[in-house]
Amino acid sequence: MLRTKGTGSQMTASTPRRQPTLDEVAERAGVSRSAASRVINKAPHVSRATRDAVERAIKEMGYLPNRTARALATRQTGIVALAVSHDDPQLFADPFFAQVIVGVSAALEETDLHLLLCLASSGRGRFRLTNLLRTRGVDGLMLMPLHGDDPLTRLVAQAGVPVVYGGRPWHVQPQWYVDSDNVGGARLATEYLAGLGRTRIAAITGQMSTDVGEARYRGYREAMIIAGLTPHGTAEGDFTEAGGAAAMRSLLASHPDLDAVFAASDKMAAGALRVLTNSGRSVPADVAVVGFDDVGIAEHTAPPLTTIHQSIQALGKEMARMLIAVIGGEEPTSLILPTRLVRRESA
Amino acid sequence: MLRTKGTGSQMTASTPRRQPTLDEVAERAGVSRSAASRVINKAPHVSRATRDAVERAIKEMGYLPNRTARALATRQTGIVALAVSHDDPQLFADPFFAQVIVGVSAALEETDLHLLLCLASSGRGRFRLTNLLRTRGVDGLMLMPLHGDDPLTRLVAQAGVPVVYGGRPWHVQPQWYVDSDNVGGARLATEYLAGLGRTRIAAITGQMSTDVGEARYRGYREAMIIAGLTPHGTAEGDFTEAGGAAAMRSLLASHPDLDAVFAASDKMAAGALRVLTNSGRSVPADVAVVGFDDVGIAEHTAPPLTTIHQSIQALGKEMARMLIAVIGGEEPTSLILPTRLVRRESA
DNA sequence: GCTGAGACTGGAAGCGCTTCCAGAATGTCG
DNA sequence: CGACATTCTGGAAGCGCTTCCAGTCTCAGC
Repeated sequence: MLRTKGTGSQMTASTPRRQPTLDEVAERAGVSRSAASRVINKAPHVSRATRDAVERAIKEMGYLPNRTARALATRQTGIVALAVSHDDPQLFADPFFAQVIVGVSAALEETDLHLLLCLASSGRGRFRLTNLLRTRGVDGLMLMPLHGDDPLTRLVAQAGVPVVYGGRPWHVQPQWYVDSDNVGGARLATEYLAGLGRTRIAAITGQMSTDVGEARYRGYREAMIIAGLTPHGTAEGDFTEAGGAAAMRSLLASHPDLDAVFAASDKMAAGALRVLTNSGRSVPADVAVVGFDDVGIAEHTAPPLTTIHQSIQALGKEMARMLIAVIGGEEPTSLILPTRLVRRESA
Repeated sequence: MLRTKGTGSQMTASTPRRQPTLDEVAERAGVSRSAASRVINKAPHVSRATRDAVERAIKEMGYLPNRTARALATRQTGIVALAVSHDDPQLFADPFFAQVIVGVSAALEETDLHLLLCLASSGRGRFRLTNLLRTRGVDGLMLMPLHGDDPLTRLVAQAGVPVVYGGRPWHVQPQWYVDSDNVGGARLATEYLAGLGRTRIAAITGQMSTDVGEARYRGYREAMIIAGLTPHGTAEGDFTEAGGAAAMRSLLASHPDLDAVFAASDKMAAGALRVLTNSGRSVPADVAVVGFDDVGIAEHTAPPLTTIHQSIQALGKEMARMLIAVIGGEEPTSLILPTRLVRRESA
């Protein structure tokens, strides 16, 4: 590892002039500290003269209120956390999270809340998070539970700060959440396959011990029933490409005559696509495939994947908005965001 | 948009019992607040008896020190910020950032610092960031300057908190930075192409108004000179796939006989690959291509891309470590992280 | 001119913690 | 056993802000 000596030429921090305090501002303006505080907080009962004097002093001194002191007095930190929980920190690299963050940031940008990011993968990470909550380090939490029964959901329940869920933990109905319409999306996908005239439609599900795995499978079943079809093979994957491939292989073994596959995620669909192609089947001629998510790879598979689109960015944005509302003392209702079918070439 | 009423059944926050304060702990332990504080901070001059009493009280009451109060007293927030600056917030979705974040998080996990994420794209975002710094909202900043002359570098210089750069801003040598060895990597790539016996090696550069664009081009030139070759066409791209394609087209027009291309990013290489294939040339038989970055797409191009690997995660980790050191009063030296060639099929 | 309702103001008491300091307690040694 | 160095201790003064409250001031209305 090369080491180069920083020169600090032009970029050394300039004189670390202590920031002026409210007292100093008040003194300069010739008023009391309380008066100055009122001006800053745009509180009522401030005379024109006082306001002007304080505002001039503020401008002249370049005053900015100290965040921490304000936080202590108001018991509001002005910070909300987004926690992502998964055993494999590497999984955070999924573009999914970037989208969530972009959405959350967009919503926060309009407020003066800042975003703290917690990758609570390890036990240590979870510990840090719960500590953060109990020590009143943040005003609220957005949580993305990825496991079926994430231990975090329990830890967080008694944290004393509002928690908004992105997606739902398994078999639990949080007070506040925003989720994609997984059931509806899966139904859409299946209906579409049925509408294409396919009758032997198999499903590759996600883990059935997660809410999204279960919900997407439910949507598939419901649509099959409505279409008057019977499920033609089901294999459980794990939302990964490898898992999708394995599921597809077992499906081909048990139902070699299938003519369509609904995969509960694009990654699994991508794996399935590979296996189908390798087995000599052509997609979509022999077998039509529809995925779910439309984030990242769907456009880049061969052939490009017809899939169910969900706006992850919108999900992030709504989570943040909901949290802001809760913090503000409102009682927002939870949200289910719509999904839509995106036609490409695999079906 | 469907709306469902949250039931809050099992997940309502339990009694929001006020957290005990240090005073209460001290009282319960029968000692003064100062004594209790000393125990908590593992300060010297605490008798065994006092320590035991306080620790028991802490355990019994489930005491955890209030972060904000502590921050006010110590003037340390325990929070560091990672700021990403780019006009297009969408660009944050690049897996690059996820890697940085994973690296940073890994380093922070061992401390009790938390990570604040700032997407300072808009003017508003920049304003929020500078405000955060001046209001003493964070103890330090990690900055990824993406433009050539990002306005942020200036704003941040007088912020009064330590700043560590990831990559270097253009034509400025920050006091603390960690960067990939862009020159060395580009040299590696070019040497490799020359070693393959290619002699008519063109370059697709990034914006020459960025440090990385310039550095990678410099590496290419240096290697060419050392190999006794003369640059065989240079076109400036913008690090995007489309830009790479355009550059490749202009290169083919001016130097139709080129037999190798060094592209200063994988995305540009991907674009170039497409153009080359469409022009009827085969890669690597007719034209060998080497990219740079090895994050995201390099494995998925056709053919898979030989490229220069840089560990973005390591970069994030080192940035965080460096910032921690600076905050701790040390004077770390800046770092340049090594790169290495990854052979795939395009060269 | 007097009254009472507002509008305004500054003093003071927090928010919950750290840290300095003077003094009390303990121990050591000749 | 006294002198002195150590170790401990609690009181008090912050950190920089908000907010309650009891006053002061202004002014319409009678």
